[in-house]
Parts: sequence; C-alpha cells; structure tokens
Amino acid sequence: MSRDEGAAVDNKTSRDPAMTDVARLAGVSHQTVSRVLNDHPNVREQTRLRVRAAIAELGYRPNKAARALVTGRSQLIGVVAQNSTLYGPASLLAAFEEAAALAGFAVSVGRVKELDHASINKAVERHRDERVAGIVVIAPTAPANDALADIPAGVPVVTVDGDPARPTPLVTVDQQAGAYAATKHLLDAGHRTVWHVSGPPNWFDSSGRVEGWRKALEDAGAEVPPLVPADWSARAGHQAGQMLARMPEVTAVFAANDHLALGILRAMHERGRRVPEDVSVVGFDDVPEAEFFIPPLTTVRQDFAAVAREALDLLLAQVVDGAAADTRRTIAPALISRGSVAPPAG
Amino acid sequence: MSRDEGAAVDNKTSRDPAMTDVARLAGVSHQTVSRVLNDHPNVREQTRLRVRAAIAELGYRPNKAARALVTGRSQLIGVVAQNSTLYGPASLLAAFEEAAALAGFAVSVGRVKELDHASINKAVERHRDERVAGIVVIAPTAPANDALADIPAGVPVVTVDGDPARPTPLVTVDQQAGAYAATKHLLDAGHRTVWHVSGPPNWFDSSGRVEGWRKALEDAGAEVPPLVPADWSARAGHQAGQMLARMPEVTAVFAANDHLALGILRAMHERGRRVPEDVSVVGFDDVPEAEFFIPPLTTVRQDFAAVAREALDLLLAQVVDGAAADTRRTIAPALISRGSVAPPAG
DNA sequence: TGAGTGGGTGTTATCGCTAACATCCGAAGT
DNA sequence: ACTTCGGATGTTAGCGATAACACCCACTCA
Repeated sequence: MSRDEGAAVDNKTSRDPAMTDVARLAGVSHQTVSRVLNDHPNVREQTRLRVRAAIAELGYRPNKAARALVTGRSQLIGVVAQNSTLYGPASLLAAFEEAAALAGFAVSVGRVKELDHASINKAVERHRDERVAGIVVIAPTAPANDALADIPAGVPVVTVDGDPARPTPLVTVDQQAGAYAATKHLLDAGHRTVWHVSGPPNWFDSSGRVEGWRKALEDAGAEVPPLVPADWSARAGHQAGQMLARMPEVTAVFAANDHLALGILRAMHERGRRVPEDVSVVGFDDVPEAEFFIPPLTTVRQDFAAVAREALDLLLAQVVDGAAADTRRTIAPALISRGSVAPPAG
Repeated sequence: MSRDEGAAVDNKTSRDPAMTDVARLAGVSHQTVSRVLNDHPNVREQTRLRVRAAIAELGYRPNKAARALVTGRSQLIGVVAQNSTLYGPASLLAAFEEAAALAGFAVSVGRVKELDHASINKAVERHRDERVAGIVVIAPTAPANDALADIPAGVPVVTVDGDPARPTPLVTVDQQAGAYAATKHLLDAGHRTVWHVSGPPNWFDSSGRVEGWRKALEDAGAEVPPLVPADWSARAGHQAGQMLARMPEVTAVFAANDHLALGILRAMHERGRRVPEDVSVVGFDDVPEAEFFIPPLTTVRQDFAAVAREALDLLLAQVVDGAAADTRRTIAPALISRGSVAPPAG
C-alpha cells in the first residue's frame, strides 16, 4: 500500500518540504522565504523569483498549523448552525461557505443538535480552541441568541438570523417587510383579510413574519384573524390547512414558509377547495420547487447569498479593524408572483 | 470597545493560559500536564486530580495548532462537496458533520462550484495544507471521481457516492436495488411497463438507477421504453412530464428523484391526467415534503445518516491502522409506499 | 545485600513558522 | 571623506504542545 517501499527519492520518511528546505535550495535564509510568502515589500525582485522557483520545484506548501501557532490566528472561520436540512439554514450555510472560500478562508462547521445555550456554547468553545479568526453564529431562536452573551469580547462574532433587537454585528433578512408585502399582495387582490400559518413561536423569523402580517392588516384596516401556529414542516401545514379548509370565510392564507404552503395546498385539494379560485396562498422562501407546486406558488424570496456576503464582510471588518461595534445589515426580500393568488370568488 | 481598558485582571495582553501555566499552578512539569490531558497511564491519581483542578481553575484549553504542529495531524476532517442545496448532497453533508462531531472531529468543508478535476484537486490540496486527519470526497460524477487519482497515497480518503466500480474505500447507497424495487413495485401493480425520467447522465446515481430500472423491466419480460433524460430539477421533471402526459400509453413513471416527480405530478395535473388513477408515479430520495405532494408520493428512501456513519468509520480505520485497501460499504435503500401508485385503468 | 525492574516525574529537543532585532551594504547628504 | 539612512538579508528567540530520554525511588528477587 505505501509508496515508501522502494522509494527512489529518499529512504527516510521523506516528510513534506519545510521552509528551510526551500531556503537551502534558493540559497537564502528561511526568513526570506517567509517574506516572499507574505508579500513583504523589502525583497529584491530577483530573490523573490529565485524563492518562488524553489517553492515550485519542491512543491512546498506552508504548514498552517505552524503559522497558526505563532500568529495565534488561523485562516479558519467557525460557523455554528443547527443541524438541519431546512431550506433556509442549509442555503445560508452553503452560501457562506462559498463566500468564505472566495476570500481565502476555510470554514469549520460546528453543527449543533439543539439550539440551546449549552450546545451553542460548546460549539463556540470548540471553535475557539481551533483559534478561528472569527465565528458566525446562525441563531434564529431566542435561546440561541442568549448564548451569544457568553462569548468573550475580543472574539470576532457575527450573528445571522438573530434577534433584530440585539446590539451586535448582525445580518438578517427583513422578515417583516417580506411578510408585509405578501399580506398586502393578497389584500390588494381583493381579499377582505388574510389568515396566517406561522412558524415555531421561538424563531425570530416567525415573529418577524407575524408582525409584518399583522401590520399590513392593520394598515389596511382589515380584521386580524387568529394566528394559526405551526412549525416549519409540510406536515404542520397540512394540519393547519385541514382546519382552514373547513372554514368558508377563509379566502387567503399566508404561510410562513413554502413547505407549510405545500401542506396547505394539499389540504385544500383534499377538501375540494380550489387554489387559487377559492383560496389564495402565499408562501415564504421561494424554494426551487415552489414554481412546480400545484398551483405554482406565489412566495417571498430571500437572498441568502447576499446575507452570506454581508456576514463575511462584517466579520472580516472585525478581524482587521479590531472592533466594529454595532453594525448591522438588513437584506430586503422580494415578492415572487406566481399562480396561487387570485381575487376572491365572492 | 475593548475590555482591556481598565482591566482589573492583568495589564498585559493577558493571553490564554498555556500548559506551563497549568503546570506551575499544579506544581508539576508541563509534561505531566500533557500526560494527564492525553490519559497516559503512568500518572499518580493524586497528581492527576491536582492537574485537573488547575486546568479547571485557569479555564485552560489546549492549543490545537501547537498539537497539530508537533504531531503532524489535526482533529479535523476535510470534506469536499459540491456547492449545492440538492437534497441528497446536503443531507449527506449534515449527517456527516454530526457523525464526525460525535467522534470528536471537527469538519472543514471545502465546497466546490463545479465537480471538475481542477476544482476538486484544489479543495483537496487546501485540506492537506490544514493537515487534516483525513478527507471525504463526495464524488457523484465521473470527473469528480477521476480527480481522486491525484491524491497521493498515505492520505486517508473515503469516497461517498462515487463510482461503484472504483477500487477504493467507498460508501454508496445501492441505487440499482432502489430503482429495481421502485420499478418492480409499479410492475407488480399491474402496469405493462414503466417509463423512467432520469437524472443527469454523468452522475453515478443516475446510471445506477437507470440500470436498476432496466433490469427490473427485463427480468419481468416487459418492454423497455426509451429513456427520458433530465437533470435533478423540478423544472426538468415538468418538461418531461408534459411530454409523457400526451402519450396515452404511459401509465407508470419512475422518476430519478422526488423533485423530478413533483414536476411530473404538476404536468400530469395540467393535462388532466389523474395520479394515480391514470398514471402512477414513483420518486427517489423521500424528501420530507414528499408525503405532502398531490398525491402523496411513493418513493425510495436513502439513509444518509447510515452512509455518513460508515464513511466516518472507514476513514478512521485508515487513520488508525494506516491503510485499509479496498473496503467498501453499501447501504440498502427502502421503498416507501404512499398514494401515487395504483393499478392501471385499462 | 546488590542488581534489576518499572512506575512516576522532570528535562531537553523539536515541530515549522513569524517577530524582533542585528547586520551588511551602497546611495545620499554635508 | 564621514556620517546617516534605509533597503535587503540573516540570526535568534519564541509560539505551545508532544516525544524521547534521563532520572529517582521504592520494590522484588537471587
């Protein structure tokens, strides 16, 4: 199995070349190699080229552990996220990894089963042990958010999806605006009011969407029907939908995400209520499949890539400048109009 | 902003405590601290306790960079995966992160935009620079798989979703068996044959499912209709479905994944062909929403958590034992029967 | 009683890098 | 011609851990 057998190169354990090997080959000191590597200005062009040639010849690659040891920082960013395949969090994570890679950072993911204080702290500590340059916490619930208080000052942290009221570097999508737009869209179509099936109560996204929905109704002088609480699953949407389908006065439903909307669509279909002729439905997220629901779902799109970019930006600002107090960025969502909304039958 | 101002603790840059600090406090040498940390046997119980107390008192946490430098290995596992939010890859990744965390490993994710040779190599090299203990490559396509050849011997690698024909440590779901079961299920319901809408041609999962489908038809002596090629998206499924819906002889369709199936469901609905009365449909993956499609989708479930566990297992075996040649594990998928299959109308 | 044994501990070297200081040198200033 | 200066380079000292070896001491055994 091992290539060491009969090695023509080196009968020793032929370790990876180190900086001194490069230095020897280039006829300079290892410090000069270090300078070339770190783009220090005071290196003669000719020397620089010689060193680069030696690096290429040996296939030298700097040892990041050694560098991290001496500098106390690695080119690693830690992300703490819930271990879920929910569309939102998963997209966010993927987008963040891409943005980080672009900036030359690796991403170490600390998934957490539950978003409770203890788990989050453990994940954060693990990252600190790795001497990450900064930490991004995806903290969409109140307990997750509270755990942030325990992170010592001096560790660059950015919260994503956290409590909009919290005075820390934070990036969020303007849930309220999205929900407002969705609700208004239904109202504008002629519906007297709009019912809302919400996400889990302890998520900031949920409450933001509830607030936006309520505000839109109030602004329009429409009656505010009781909230239908659920979680993020299609199953919960289906249950809520079965109830709503029985109520003839329900003509418009705003679901807190697309999967809930899918469940509602199914429930309406089962009860013979046509969408959008009898009932209009709007979702949230714009999952890639939403366009192919029956009928195509009108929904609110969140730009996760933008969130990721902003988060990285805020984080790096802290890493470089030391501190950046209470910066926060908000990304505006966009209403995507498709076939699940129509004027009420009445 | 900084807490250093007026710090009552230490007017120096109060760095984190190191091993020597613990040693001093406990009245032992740093080496003894190291021994306690690594559970060496030859430490007196009383000393062990004293050291542990000192560790707790100082809040000491070992510096992983230093350890990685001297041992040449970190407690990091690198994962190379395509940057996608496709259900399969995303679930796999999440499951792997969970499994790794359980085993005390952090996971550094190197997402890659394209699954081509160059990108994968770059990601692998980045991981090697970090001195990862091992690398997991999610290589579901041929080019991705080819890139594996360039990884030097000695680096523990496990491939997931790779070429079943490749003689390396590999974990896959038995796509062929899953497709066979799905097709047979339709045949058993009384359909004379089954049409197949496949995934992108260069994915191993695609070809495995095509083979399983074809084999089931041949074993049953059924006619093999032409393959309908697509990709993994609902949009492609919708297009394929529009075509199939026009053909009255089509009574059963096996879609290569659930999103394709969703698109097919929509297309059938649009053309007035009822599912399952007129046309039966089976998917693959069992995404959480599949149960709430219209109608509930019969599909094939893949156990990603099991795949992740096996992959980690194979990887750690290599890390510990040095080499483990051509081990491979296969996970069996399971048919989940729901409401989208019925006997043909005929 | 002297040599051998092995558990418990300390000392020293080392991993590969960067920071800080030291040194050399030629160009410029007076 | 003699400092002065600063660019280019080398030397040395760590960063914080583990590995290898040395050492001490209480036993056991012949």
